[in-house]
Amino acid sequence: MTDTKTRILDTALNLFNRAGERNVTTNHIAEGLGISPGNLYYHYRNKAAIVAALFERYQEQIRDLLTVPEGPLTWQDKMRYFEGILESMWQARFLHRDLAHFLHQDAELRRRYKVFVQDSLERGLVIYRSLRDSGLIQASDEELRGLLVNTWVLAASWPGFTHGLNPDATGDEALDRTLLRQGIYQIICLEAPYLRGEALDHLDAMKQEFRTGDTTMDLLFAAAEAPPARRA
Amino acid sequence: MTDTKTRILDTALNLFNRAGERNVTTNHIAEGLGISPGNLYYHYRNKAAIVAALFERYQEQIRDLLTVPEGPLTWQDKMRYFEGILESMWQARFLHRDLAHFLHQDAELRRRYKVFVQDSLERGLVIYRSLRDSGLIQASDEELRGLLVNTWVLAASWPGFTHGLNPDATGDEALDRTLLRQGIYQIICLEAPYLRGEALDHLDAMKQEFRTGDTTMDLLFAAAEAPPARRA
DNA sequence: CGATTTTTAGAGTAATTACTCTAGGAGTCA
DNA sequence: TGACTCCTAGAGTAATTACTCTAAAAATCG
Repeated sequence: MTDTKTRILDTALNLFNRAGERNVTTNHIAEGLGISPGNLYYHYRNKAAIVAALFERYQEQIRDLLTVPEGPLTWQDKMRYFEGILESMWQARFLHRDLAHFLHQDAELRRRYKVFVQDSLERGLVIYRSLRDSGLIQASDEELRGLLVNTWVLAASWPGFTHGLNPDATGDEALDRTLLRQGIYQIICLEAPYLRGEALDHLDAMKQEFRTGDTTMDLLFAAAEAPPARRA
Repeated sequence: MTDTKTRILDTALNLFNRAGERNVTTNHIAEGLGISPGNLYYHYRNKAAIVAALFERYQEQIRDLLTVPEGPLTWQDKMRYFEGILESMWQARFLHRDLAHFLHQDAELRRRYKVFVQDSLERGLVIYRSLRDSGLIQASDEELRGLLVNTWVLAASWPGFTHGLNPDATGDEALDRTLLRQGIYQIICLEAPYLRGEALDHLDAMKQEFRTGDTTMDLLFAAAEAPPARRA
């Protein structure tokens, strides 16, 4: 069995994602993994420390994922990396959900987060530039920056957005994956106009791979008109 | 003097935006406009009712702004409308900040919000289609939908994103406007690849109008390299 | 085994906060 | 003026909840 310290984090993460940090008491967490509240406070000085630890964990994951190996990269490869990133963001969705509050409360967290975002955007820029060097993307530096910021905001907000629209099915693993994939699709839409060469050849295939039409888009675009939908 | 009921809403909105709903007690609100807590509860049954009223107000604003007059529309006109929308979203930024929590707590709110988003996206689609009919945009219906969802998520998340990075200057009106304008710029970036004809002619001018380079982008892209920056 | 350190339990506390309740002022209309 | 309704005050309460404290079990080590 893993040590209590990480088990606390795992349980807390689960509960936080499910119900929102605000609605999860330290007693809930303790109860959730069958230990006493006192025990919990032995391992973490307070609730904020738990959040901070989860935050740290999350940042490390993203940092690793944005460290792409040397050498030329296909656009599809890059999208797989992005899938991992969105996956991480999804796993830590409670963080982005209540991010404003955490940042508001803790100046140190704020400082670290700012550095984190800056660092992530820089790493992203490196990746995009390498794609451009390979002729897979055509865009000015300025366009790349705009694109990058939009990608980041979208990726970070997507979990909260979809979960807000569909919070009934909490814990539905299958639906979760669908919404996640639709997030990738939205990012593909962001990049699509800038793709060139081989990347363009694979665009349709990638779109197809990640579009989850019926489930998500119909959730957004009501009954009015679905893409190539049967209409009774 | 306006009536107490709306004064409560105004004060609450201000405090919520400043400190986050979670950190603002009903006593704070009452104190904020110099009335007693009891009085506040005479006008609103509970705190959630205040939030709900603000929510309603916000939705009405957006709905109105997305009701664009008949007849052909220039792209610049449309962007002015978007400016209004982002402005409204900015004014109600606490809502998007804590949206997940509100939706989690209140099933009725959830239902209404879903309808609201769907309705907004449909109205947006109408606008984009009319731009396409005027030859100002070139995109398939599918592309328009992707674009629209991205625009929505970006617009809704932008206030929270920027405020998270820069919460020190709460209430700095000038900075607020700058960040808001940068949000418009990001939306322009989203649409840019699809613009045609006259819209394309005005793209650079519009970009220039809304880009706030030094203030925001440098906040994101650290010192590494700024667009046309002096480098010591 | 004995000693020491790490980990656990769980009852208890202090502080916060959403909300209630009663009583009284202020406007309005006869 | 009197009656009636609308609005306001502000002290008080009940419940929640993050966190503390003491003491004992469990592991570690000589």
